[in-house]
Amino acid sequence: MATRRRADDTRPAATQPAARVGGGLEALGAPGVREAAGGGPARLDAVLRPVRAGNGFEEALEQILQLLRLGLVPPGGRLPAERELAQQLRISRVTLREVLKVLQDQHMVESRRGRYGGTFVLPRAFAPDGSDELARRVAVVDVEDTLRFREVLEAGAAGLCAEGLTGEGGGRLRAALSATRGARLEDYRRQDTLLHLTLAELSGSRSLAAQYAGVRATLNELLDCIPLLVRNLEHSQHQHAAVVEAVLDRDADAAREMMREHCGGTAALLRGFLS
Amino acid sequence: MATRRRADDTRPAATQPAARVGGGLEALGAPGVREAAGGGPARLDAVLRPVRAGNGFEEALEQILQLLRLGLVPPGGRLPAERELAQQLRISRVTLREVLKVLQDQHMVESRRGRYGGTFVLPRAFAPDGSDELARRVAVVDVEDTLRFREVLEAGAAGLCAEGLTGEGGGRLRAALSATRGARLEDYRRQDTLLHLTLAELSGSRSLAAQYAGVRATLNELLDCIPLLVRNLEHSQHQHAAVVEAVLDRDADAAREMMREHCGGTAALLRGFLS
DNA sequence: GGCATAAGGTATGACGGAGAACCATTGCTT
DNA sequence: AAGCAATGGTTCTCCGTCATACCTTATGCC
Repeated sequence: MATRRRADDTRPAATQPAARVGGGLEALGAPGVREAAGGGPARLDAVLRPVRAGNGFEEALEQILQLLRLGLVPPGGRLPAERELAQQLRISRVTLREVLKVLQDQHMVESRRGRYGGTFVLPRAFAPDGSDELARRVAVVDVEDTLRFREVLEAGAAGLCAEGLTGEGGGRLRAALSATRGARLEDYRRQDTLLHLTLAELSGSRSLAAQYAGVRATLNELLDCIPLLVRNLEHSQHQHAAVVEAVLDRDADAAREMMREHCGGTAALLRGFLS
Repeated sequence: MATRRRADDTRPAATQPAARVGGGLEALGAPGVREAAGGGPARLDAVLRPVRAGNGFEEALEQILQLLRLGLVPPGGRLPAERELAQQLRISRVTLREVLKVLQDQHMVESRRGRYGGTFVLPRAFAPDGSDELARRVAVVDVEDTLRFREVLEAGAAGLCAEGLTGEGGGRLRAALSATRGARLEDYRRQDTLLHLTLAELSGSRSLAAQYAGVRATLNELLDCIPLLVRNLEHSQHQHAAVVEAVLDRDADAAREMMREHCGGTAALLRGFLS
């Protein structure tokens, strides 16, 4: 009785260790199962991803980190009030405060009480430049996935943007472009990000904009580990101008093409630092 | 004391009704806040989406519905065992069973006990054809977003696919294409979906594949409400062949272009039924 | 026929997180 | 100087969910 390992519940992973990610569902072909029509080669993995990436705390942390990494709230800027932020993220204020506590401990934000108080972003003590840090992050992030997905989203956004540009959109785009020109070196990444986010937003697809925000945050995390060369920056600026020009000209094909080239540059740079 | 409405907690929405979606964050410009650098026009909405779309139950339900809508588990097919499925979705078996209970009540799946038992997909009692149903779904789904995002993902996938195609990939693609040719009318949508999913998967970006799966599930939900015309189907088939051919030829530009055209067709069809 | 096995069905205790109410602090307005 | 309002800080309770264990049913194999 004691030695017998019962076919216990809720942990088949113990008996079939690596069956989850790579293998999946061979049992679908078990005898007695009528396989109607075709039996597709497509895997279920794409859909059967975890409903929640972690606990609510971790997901919220990740999302607020995105906010900071994208520079949507600049150093010195204020995050939304706790009550509002909690509501937007659909988490309780208690949980949110645990997240903010972590960020405070990391000296990334600072809280001030009283009216017109709030949670303020501190001038980045984060972003520790260094290639060992890059290696650490590459271990977590699927770089190829990030780069490819980014290119698809950016090119698509540029194309859509060119097709359905409004007058107001054109104005915002021009403003964002000129902001990158006037940016000091330490603020360049932020302005660059904002320009691209503007493009994504003007694509007219909320899903696209949201996905781009996510992938760009990941990208920034990687880019923060490599030096910002003035040479690259100038090249980048020319490409930005060309993309915006194509969009304003309603030339979708050119916009997509230019954007792909632009993304290819960043991708090559990053891949260079990885090899 | 009794009449005084205290500035209560956790529901600022009551005092500022519509401030969440449209407005957001004007308070960022409040006095006393030093706005470093630029003050971007970009909104925080893209990042500050809910950490969880609903409770775990709802999200899991949505995900399993995706599985069915994509036809990844065909009618008559078996879902993964409860223990396994729960683990993949990272929810408890109890919660998962609540989800399955709902699907059983809707006569979408059926559970059988005993060895080689499981949860089986019933031949669609769902997909209630009819334009009033379409109207109901359009009220929930942002159709423009879906169509645009889809086009971007599909075109991007086709391009990436053409650039980095392996021999095995080519084989899978050819197989998926020929499966659409041999499909009976009631199975066509499923084979069509599988072909596109294969392309997305072969793009080499897991994120892209996952996002496509989601958007395609939404799209299928809409398409199930409109009739499947043989005329459109034949046209579709020619385009499929052209896309696959371009991919096999490693002609990324042509693949993207053809795919955009293909998506444009579906989009026009759907928009037609909506106007 | 009997047993092992794999699947669904059921019950329970513990815990994380949501929601609500309250307190404490600050600065603007009067 | 007083009051108000908006913010962060704290505490409480309750519900959903998880983990675990066990029961029941059906099938294949010996």
